Amino acid sequence: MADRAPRQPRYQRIKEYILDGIAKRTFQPGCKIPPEIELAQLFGVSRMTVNKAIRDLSEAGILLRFAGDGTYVAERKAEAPLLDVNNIAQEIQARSHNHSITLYTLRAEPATEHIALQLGVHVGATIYHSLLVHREDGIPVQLEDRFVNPSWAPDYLAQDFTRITPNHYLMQHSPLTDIEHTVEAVMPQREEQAMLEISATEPCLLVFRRTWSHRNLVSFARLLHPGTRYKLRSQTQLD
Amino acid sequence: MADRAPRQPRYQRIKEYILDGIAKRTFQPGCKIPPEIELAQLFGVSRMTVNKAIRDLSEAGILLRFAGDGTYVAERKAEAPLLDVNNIAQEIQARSHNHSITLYTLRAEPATEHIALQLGVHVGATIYHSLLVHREDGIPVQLEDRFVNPSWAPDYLAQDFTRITPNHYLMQHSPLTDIEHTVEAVMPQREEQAMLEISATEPCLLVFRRTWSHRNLVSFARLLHPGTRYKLRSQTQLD
DNA sequence: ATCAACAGCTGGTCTATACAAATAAAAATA
DNA sequence: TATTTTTATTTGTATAGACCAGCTGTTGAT
Repeated sequence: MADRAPRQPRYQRIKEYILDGIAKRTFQPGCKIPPEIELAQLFGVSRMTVNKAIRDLSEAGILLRFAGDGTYVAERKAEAPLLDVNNIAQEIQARSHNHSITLYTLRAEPATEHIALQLGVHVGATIYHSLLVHREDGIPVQLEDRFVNPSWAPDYLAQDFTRITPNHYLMQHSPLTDIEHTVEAVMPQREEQAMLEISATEPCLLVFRRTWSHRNLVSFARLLHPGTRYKLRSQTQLD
Repeated sequence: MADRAPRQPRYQRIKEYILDGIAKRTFQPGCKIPPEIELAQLFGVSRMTVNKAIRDLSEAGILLRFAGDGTYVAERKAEAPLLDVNNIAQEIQARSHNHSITLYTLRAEPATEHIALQLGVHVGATIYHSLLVHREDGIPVQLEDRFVNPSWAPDYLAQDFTRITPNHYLMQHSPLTDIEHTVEAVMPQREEQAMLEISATEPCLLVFRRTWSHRNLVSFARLLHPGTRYKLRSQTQLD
C-alpha cells in the first residue's frame, strides 16, 4: 500500500500539451496541429496513445479532425449552454436596460408533497419560499417562484431581493455545480396573468430549474416568461 | 464512383447490439452487460474493438463502467442536453416507443426574405423545403418545418423522409459542428393545429434551430411541439 | 490551360498482446 | 464469527503494426 500516487495516463500529458498550446496561442484557432505520428515521436509514445488524447479533445469540441487532411483547433469554445439563461438580471443589463424586482413573497413554509419531491426533503419540512417578478425597463419579463433548502442557504430570508437576485445570493453562498432544466409551454394562471401583466390568452414559457452544489439540491425554481416578451437562446459548438 | 457503400465500422454493430438490448429490455437499466472479452468472442473481434464501442456508449452516458467490476446500463436516461434535442427519433426510440413520420412537403422553392436571412442566401435563391410531423406511437409530438441550403445537401430531395429523419440525413452528409437554438412559447396556427392534432387553445413550444457544418449554414428548422406532450430537458454539470 | 491519374499524407479502424489498477469473491487467518 | 489475505475477473492503458479511405498536391496527358 505504499504507492497511492495515482499514476497519470500518458495521453494526459499530450492533452495538456495541446491545451497549453491553445491557451498560449502557440496553436491558434483554425490552425493545424501536428499529425498523430509526429506527436507520437515527440512524446515517445505509440500513435494510438496520441490518438486517444486527440480524440478526447475532438469529442470535447476543442479540436476538429478531418481524415486525410489533419487536425485543427476549433474556432470558438463550447459555452456552458444554459448558464446565460439563469442570470436574467445580467442579461437585461447587457441590453443596457433597467432591471428591477417586485417582491411578492419571502417566507418559511412547510413543504408540500410536490415541493418536497422536487427539493428532496420530507413533506412538512420547513423550506424557504420566494416569489418575485423581474422587470426590464418596468415591464415584467419573468415570474420567479423559488423554493430553497434552508440547510444550504440559512440566511436566505434575510436578503433584500429588491436589490440582489436570489440567484446572485445562492451563487455566492453555495457554488453552482449542477443545473437541471425543463422547458415547456403553458397558459398562465389568473394570479400569474396579473403579476406578469399579460392577458389570459398569451402563452408562456415555463422553465423549471433545479440547482445543486456539490451533490446538495439547493433550490428549485419555476420561471415563467411571457411568450411575446422572452426567448431562450443558446449557441453551441460541437465537434 | 462504384462503391458508394459507406463501410460500416465493426464497433458499430456492437453498439447497435447493446442499444437494441436496452430498447428491447434484454438489458434493463441497472443490469450488468457482458464483459468486453465475452463480447469480443461473440462478435469475433478483438477486445479493443469492443472497448471502442462500449467506451462510446459510456461517454454518451448510456452505460456506466467500473474497473474491476463491470459495465452497467445507466439508470437515468442520459437526457440530451437541450442542444441535443435535435434527434427526436432517437429520443422516442430510447423510450421504447414507435417513431413514425408523416410527410407533408418536400420540394425546392425560392427563398423568401425571411428564409434567405436565416439561411444566409440571396432572396429568390433555390432552397429545399421539407415539412413533416414526427409521431410517438402515432401521436404527433413535433412539427418540423425545415429549410436546407442545397449547396451542402444536394441529394436532400431524393431522400425518403418517411424512413429516415432529415436530421439523420444531414448528420451523415455534413457533420454538425454548430447549433443555435431559440425557444419561445406560441399559439399554433390553424394548419399547425390540424397537423399536430391539437386544439386552438393549446400553447406550443417553438424551437428555432440553425445548424452549421464547418462554417457552412446548412439548415434552418422551425420545430413546433404541443405544450402538453413535450418538454425540453437539459442537465448540465459544471465542475 | 485544363483536366485526369497518381502518389503521399493523414486520420479511422482493427488486431493481438501486455501489463496495471480496481473490484468482488473466495480463501485463509485470527 | 469477524477480519485479513489472496485470487480471479474486469476495465484502463499502452504498444507496434497493419490496412483502408479520404484529401491534397503533383505529375502527366490532352
